[in-house]
This record gives sequence, C-alpha cells and structure tokens, in this order.
Amino acid sequence: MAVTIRMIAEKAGVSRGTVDRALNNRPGVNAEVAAHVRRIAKELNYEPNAVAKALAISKRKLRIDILLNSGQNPFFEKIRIGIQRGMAEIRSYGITVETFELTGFSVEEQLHKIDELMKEPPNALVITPINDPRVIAKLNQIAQQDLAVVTLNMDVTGLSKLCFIGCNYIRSGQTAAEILGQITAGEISVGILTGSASILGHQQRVDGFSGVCAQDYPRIHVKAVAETEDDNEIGYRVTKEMLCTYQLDALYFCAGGIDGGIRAVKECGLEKKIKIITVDDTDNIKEYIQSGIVNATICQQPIKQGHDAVTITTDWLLHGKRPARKHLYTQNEIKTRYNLD
Amino acid sequence: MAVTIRMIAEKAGVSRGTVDRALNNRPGVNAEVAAHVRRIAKELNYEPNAVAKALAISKRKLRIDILLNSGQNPFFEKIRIGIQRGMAEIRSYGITVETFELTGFSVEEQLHKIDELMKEPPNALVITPINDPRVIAKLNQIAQQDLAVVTLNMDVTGLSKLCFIGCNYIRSGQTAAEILGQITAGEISVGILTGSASILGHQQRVDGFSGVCAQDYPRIHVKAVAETEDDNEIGYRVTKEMLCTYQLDALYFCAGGIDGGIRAVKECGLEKKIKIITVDDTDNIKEYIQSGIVNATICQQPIKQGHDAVTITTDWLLHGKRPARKHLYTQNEIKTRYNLD
DNA sequence: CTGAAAGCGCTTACAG
DNA sequence: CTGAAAGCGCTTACAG
Repeated sequence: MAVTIRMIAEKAGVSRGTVDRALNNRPGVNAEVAAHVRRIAKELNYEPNAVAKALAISKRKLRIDILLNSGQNPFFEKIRIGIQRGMAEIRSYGITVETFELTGFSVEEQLHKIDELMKEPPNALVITPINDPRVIAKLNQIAQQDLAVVTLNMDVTGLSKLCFIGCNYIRSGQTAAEILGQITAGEISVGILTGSASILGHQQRVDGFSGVCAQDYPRIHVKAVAETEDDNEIGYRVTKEMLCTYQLDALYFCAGGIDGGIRAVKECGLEKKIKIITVDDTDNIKEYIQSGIVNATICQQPIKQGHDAVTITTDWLLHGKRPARKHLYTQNEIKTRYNLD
Repeated sequence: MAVTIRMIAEKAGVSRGTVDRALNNRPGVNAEVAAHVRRIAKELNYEPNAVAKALAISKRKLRIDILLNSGQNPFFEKIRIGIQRGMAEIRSYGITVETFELTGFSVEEQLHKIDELMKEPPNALVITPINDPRVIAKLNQIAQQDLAVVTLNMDVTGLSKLCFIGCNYIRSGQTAAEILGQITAGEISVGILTGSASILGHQQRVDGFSGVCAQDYPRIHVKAVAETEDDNEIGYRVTKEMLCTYQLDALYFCAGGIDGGIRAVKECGLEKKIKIITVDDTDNIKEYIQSGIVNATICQQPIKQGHDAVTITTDWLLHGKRPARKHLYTQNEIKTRYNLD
C-alpha cells in the first residue's frame, strides 16, 4: 500500500494542504512544522504519486516552446516525428507544445525569434542553439527567469541548461573511422566532407574521425577536408573538386549536402569503387546503402531525440525531476543494408 | 480546451456515469442511449484523459507477472534493468509487477511454473516462451481468460498474444553477415557457433547469416555450424574442435557460450588473426571488442525490451491500447569500439 | 437501465 | 501560518 499525503498529514497532525506546502517547499509554512512533516515523509518513505500530481497540475496550463533550425533539412523530419510521439504521450497533462522552425543558421534570425517568443514566455524552451556568444548570452539570461532551457541536437558550451539531448558527435566521428578502418586494408587516402567548421557538432565529428585515424589506423590518411554548408549544390562542387584533386579511396560525409556529394561521386564513375561512410538515414541515404554506394551510415536516433525532448522537459515541469545526466547522448547506430529499418 | 466526459454528458442530457459506461462498452446501458452518447463523443472528437483514467483505475489493483528463462545468462541483466525502469515509470498506476526467473529451458519446468502462477491469475503475463507445442497450448488456453500474454525476447508461432517484443533474429543474422562481408575480402571460411537448433531465434540468426552469405557474399563459405547449448564449457569444446578441424578465417557467435568459445580461440593462438562477430554486449564482450579480439557485435536493445514489456502491457491494461504492430522489433545495433556505451 | 455521490491522490484559492 | 473545501477527469458501488 503506497504512502499518501493523507497518511503523512494524519501522522503529523496537520492538514493535507500543509503537507503539500512543506514537501514542495512552497512559501508560508512554519519552518519547524515543515521540518517535522518532511521527516515523517522520509520515515514513511513517501513517494509522490505522479499521476495524481499531473492531474492536479493540469490546471496550470504550462507551455513548452520548441525552436528548431530545421530548414529544408530532411533529417529533421524524424525529430519532428519524435516530437509528435512525445506530444501524444503527454496529451493528458494539459501542457501546450508549440514548434517553430527557422531555415539556415542566421544568428540574427534566431535571436529575433527568441525575443518574439519571450513576449509571452513559455515555461520551457527547447532549442537547437547556434554556437554564438550572443545566442548563449540571451539564453542564459532567459534561463534565469524560472524557465527551463533544453538544447536539442545541437549544443553550445557555457549555457546554463536543464540538459542537452542529442548525438555524441565525437563518438560519431570515431565510430565512422573505426568502421572505415575495419572495411579497408593497407594505406588509403580519405576525404572528409563536413558542413561547417563553425558548427560544433560537425567539427567534433571531423576531430573524432581524424583522431581515430591517427591513433588506431595510421595507414588511413586524411587528405582533405571541405565544407558543404549543408547544401547539395556546394556539396556537389567541393566533392567533385576533391575527387579531381586527390586520388581518394574513401569519403566520409559527416553533415548535410550528401546528395550533392554522391552525385559528384557518380559523375566521376567512382561509386562502389571508393568506400563511403555517411551520417543519418534519410530516404536517399537508405537508397545509397541498398544499392551499395554507401557502405555504412552512422545514425543518432533522431526520433528518440525529439521524443525525449518533450518527455524530459515535461518531467521537469511537472515533477521537478532533473534528467540523470546533463548530456543525454543517443546511441550512435551503425547501419548497413540489413539493419536499416 | 480538451473535451471531457462532463461536456459529453451535458450535450447528451445524461449523467457522466452513463457516458462512461457507453464509451467503455460496459454492460447495462440502453443501446440507443449508448449510440447517442458515442455519436456525440465522436462529433466532439473526444479523447479520454489518460491521466485521470489511470488515477481512477488505480483502485483496481492490477497485476502483471513476468516469467523469464533468464537463468545464469548475463544478457538478461539488461532486460531486468529495463523492467526496473518500466516499473519506475508506472509506479503511480497502482499496478503490481512480479518477476519470476527460471534457469534453463525445461518445458516441464515452464509449464509447471505457469500453472503455479495461474492459481492466482494476474491480469497480464509477460513470458519468454519455450518453443514447444505444450507451452503454446497452455498459453493459448490462458489467453482465452481475459488475460493478456506478451512474449518477450523469445517468440513462438501460433500463439494468440498481445504482441512480441524483441529482436528480429533473421535481420540480426543478416546484419552479422553483411558486416563480415564488408570487413573481409576474397574467399573465406567461417564457422557458426549457435546455441540450440531448437531455439527459434538462434536458428533464425543462423538462417539469416547463411542466407546473406549465399546471396550477397558467395565468397564466404559457411564450413560448420555447432551448438553450444548456451554453455561456456560446451562452447569451449565445440569451438576448439571446429578450429582444429577446419582452417577458418572467421567465426560468428550467435548465442550464449561465447566466453568459452573465445577461450578456445585464444588457446589456438588465433585471436586477432580471425575475424569474429558476436551478439549482445555483456561486459566480457565489451572487453573483447576493446582489445580487438571481437570485431563487432550485433546488439538488440535489451533494456528497451524490458522497459517496453512493462509499459506496453500497462497501456493495454489501463487504456485497452493495442501496440502498433504484433511484432515490436528492437533495433539491431552494430557495435564496435567507439559506440559501445 | 440511470443518476447522484464518493473516491483515486494531489494542488490551490479562500477564509481565518 | 494553517485548515476546510473544491477541483483536476475519470470510475464505480449504491440506490432507485
């Protein structure tokens, strides 16, 4: 039989209201009474009933805003699906979830949108933050105001947040290098196609990849690194240029613009001749894997990311429950032909 | 503003009790009244509030029994962790979860334990069923009695169940073959160490693996298949015998007894000389990967399996919600050195 | 067959 | 600072 607030009230000789105030550190309780109540709760091993709490709190009308720099990026479709699932799961909690999407990585635009949202501030903000001092400063200022900030998929340092939910990018790059190491032999040359050196996660993948090559597979030589700006046209151009300049045995695509890059590979007649490792598993990448053009892709559980962003934020708002760790990394999943779905 | 039972009652001109009875198909409602209520609920797009429902139902004292053939198998430790997490998540629902564990795969023992549990029948039974006609018959008989049966980690055919939660074993075997194909070149010989031909999942892994070798990698020749009975001593013996009999370039361990098998590999001085693919990521296997003895291991999200077994069964008991599919397959995760955790 | 009322375990204006 | 009471949205004996 679970312990309830009523039992504590009886044992402490106070009303249930007072127990509630004491246990939730609400103001206006005599300090001694509060201590007494808390001691009894501890003695009885009291665990609040989350369901009852949620039902009672549903009157509060809490709101979560989600701000994504998702643009045209097909990868974000899965994050959206995860968010939808999370929303379905918390439907009965009376929490409103609103999603806003920006295209590109303009600092100005993100700052402006944040300001706009803050005109009627939500209770929590989930965001894919751009790694810029002004953004960080603004978010820190917001985080002061009794408003939880959660970073999703992209992280920044120096931000006082509830948590980050997303990929361990260093590990992602390391895993890509390990796979490339295992599927090759002898001295080989590899080129890296990243998105932008100014995006933390992209750079971490490059670093992780290069690090493992240097340390575990010195026979793998990173000959070139180019930026696609997450764009297929640019991806096409820089990949083509790279393939024309160097004699490469492998490519590592660690950001967007992959479709453009693959087009370049095909034009050079190199498909299935060079090894290719990518990230994520959008529909196009699945096809490249099925047709043997891409050897493996390192995925990051985007659905889980979207889902957890909603449920973990909800747990904080409803129960004041902090996530187990500050950085909630999703699994880096290596996918090949038969474990794609 | 979400639609509530009260609004429906007002609009239909009946009491909330009657609405509840009508919407939940409880007996003792005039058919016409019920139809009327249901039509209004549909019009208003009514979605029951799961939290309120859970709180009200917590009086019912539901029980879930979990029967595992986990024995000494270290793999099941993670399933247990998942079950614990699921239990923590549903703590407030007033549902009792009791776990029972058997060692080995004795049909008699499993039948006997089921009978014992049925003396005081739970509302749902989660089980790792042995693939035997008598077990299936008994479970089917139970499933008649308004009691949900969920198969966990092991599945059987011809059973009327709520769902199966676990690995897609065919895909697991296929994935192992694909990886082996990618990390090797030229004609190679491989030996398979399975658990038991009579355990469906083990056989499916062997079939999936052999199928991909035959179809996609005809240069990979499966020279031998031996059974470890999930036992390290037997695993050691049959692996040693296999290595002495054939000149092998690779081994695929697709069930228990791996530690014994690896011991044999070491004794033959073949570690790091032959490629090795395993399943799951118990602590020992993690070490083999770190030290480069095992190239990759195909995992099956055991924590998720345990967790989902609890939460999905709960969703059924509380809300009558059926899982999206009859077979809820977890992801086959390829793990190597840098994506182990 | 139907309704009024109590209850699930919390939270929170309101009165004192 | 504290308590009594109403409320969150369902479910369910009980009376009729």
